[in-house]
Amino acid sequence: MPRPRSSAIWFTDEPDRRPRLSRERITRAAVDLLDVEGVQGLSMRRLAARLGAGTMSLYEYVSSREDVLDLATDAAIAEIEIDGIDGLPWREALSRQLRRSRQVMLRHPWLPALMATRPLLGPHALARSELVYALLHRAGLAGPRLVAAVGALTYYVQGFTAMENAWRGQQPDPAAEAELRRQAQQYLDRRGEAHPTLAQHADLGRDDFDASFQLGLDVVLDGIAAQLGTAGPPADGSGAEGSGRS
Amino acid sequence: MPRPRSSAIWFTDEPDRRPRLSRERITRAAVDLLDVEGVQGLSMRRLAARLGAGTMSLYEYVSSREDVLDLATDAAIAEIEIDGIDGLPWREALSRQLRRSRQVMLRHPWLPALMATRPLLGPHALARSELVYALLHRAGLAGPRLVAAVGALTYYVQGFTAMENAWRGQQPDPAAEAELRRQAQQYLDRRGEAHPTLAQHADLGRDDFDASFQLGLDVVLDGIAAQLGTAGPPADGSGAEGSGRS
DNA sequence: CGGTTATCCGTACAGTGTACGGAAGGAGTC
DNA sequence: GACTCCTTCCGTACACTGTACGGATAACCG
Repeated sequence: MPRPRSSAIWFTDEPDRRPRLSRERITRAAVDLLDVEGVQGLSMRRLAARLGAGTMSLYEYVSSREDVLDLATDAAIAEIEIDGIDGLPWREALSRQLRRSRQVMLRHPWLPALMATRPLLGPHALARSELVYALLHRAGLAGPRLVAAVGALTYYVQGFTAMENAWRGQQPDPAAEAELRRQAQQYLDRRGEAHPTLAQHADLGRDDFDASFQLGLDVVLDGIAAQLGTAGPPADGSGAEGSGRS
Repeated sequence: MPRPRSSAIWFTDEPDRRPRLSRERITRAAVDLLDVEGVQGLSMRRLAARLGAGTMSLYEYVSSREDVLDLATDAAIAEIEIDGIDGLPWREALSRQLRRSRQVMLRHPWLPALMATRPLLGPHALARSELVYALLHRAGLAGPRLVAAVGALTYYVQGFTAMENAWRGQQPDPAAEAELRRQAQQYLDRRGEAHPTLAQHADLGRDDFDASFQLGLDVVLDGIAAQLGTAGPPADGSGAEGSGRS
């Protein structure tokens, strides 16, 4: 049933300007929808409904669902603040910056998984990369060693936060979430003979994610500091066992 | 059309024993299917077809598609060898072990993304965790610092390999893959003014993933070595800015 | 006025996960 | 042998998915 398009326009004041949709509007709606429903819950139909548009209208601005996910990813990354760390020594600056990254990834729990599974070439992602690259370059790293250090930091933040979100899971209730972790801990203890070290030191009940995050981050930062102290690569000692394809 | 169930059994020799399906058979088929079609390509219908069974028969052994993915994840993890690193010093042992992990994650490109997005509590995953925990515990770490070190290593391996697989992408052809990277590099250079450090040091054309992986791994291992040298935590210097929920 | 182009979107198709309920046959009990 | 119960198998159905195709409308340009 096509609605009557041009009836009684004199009743409405300036009802619809020409382009109702846009890449930006779609992106914003996608981020909102992802926050509420998760990656599985973002469908083109729901997204269009949220914008008051027909489903296929989206495809005027967006080439596929994957495209929407790319846009939403870069838009969420844009929320990571990048100012206010100018005067700090490199270690403090990185610590601050990566804590900011984690905060945004907690606000958008779908983000780390998407970041880990696609090349990040959006403008905001590149700007955040540039910041970390520049900080470490000024600290004294360059070339492949610089790239390696950035990778170690980036993957740590993404991995930690992805796992944090996985544990928080679909449970928005912190009590239910704690209960789930308690059960997992019990399961771990029950099978404790098979993995004693794990059972003894891993503490799933602990929910001080902030401190845990910082502890692991300090490991990587210590590694970078060590690299800054040495000129050449550390004594390697063994070649790659069964190297990659080709 | 229900097939005639008991006609002419005397023609067939022992045609079908009772339980044709099993959790193990489903798991093996799922891994095979994931290798060929990826996570998107694994559907319950295709999986059942590959096993010569009806779709709904799977649900006798498996509670959902998510369950299948959990099973496949642990089964793939089981392919990571864990022997033969007994006598080695901790650093060599970890290097070897994590290179093995990467090799398996390259053989099963879907694996790192699944590992990053779910708690890994399967028996084989726990056994691999125990190995890393035990190595670092013997090296001198314990408690939260041990957990943090394991996290830094694990997330690095997962993140690096996920990104490596993302770049390799759907392109099985290494030439097409190199071409894609070359285009991305050009794009990066074109926008080079916005991120000079990135443009100058990141080298997408480089495809020596083995060496790059090792370089980043050495950063994290250096960090662990540094932690082993100190008793207390390194001077922190700044509290968490805007701590997590609750 | 006619033609082009941009925007919107209804319909259709092939495919998805899984709830439900039924059928077949083995096992146990009288 | 007859009865019941339980395990295994799975056909059907439903609500939902991404998106190809082509038609409708209207703004803009000559």
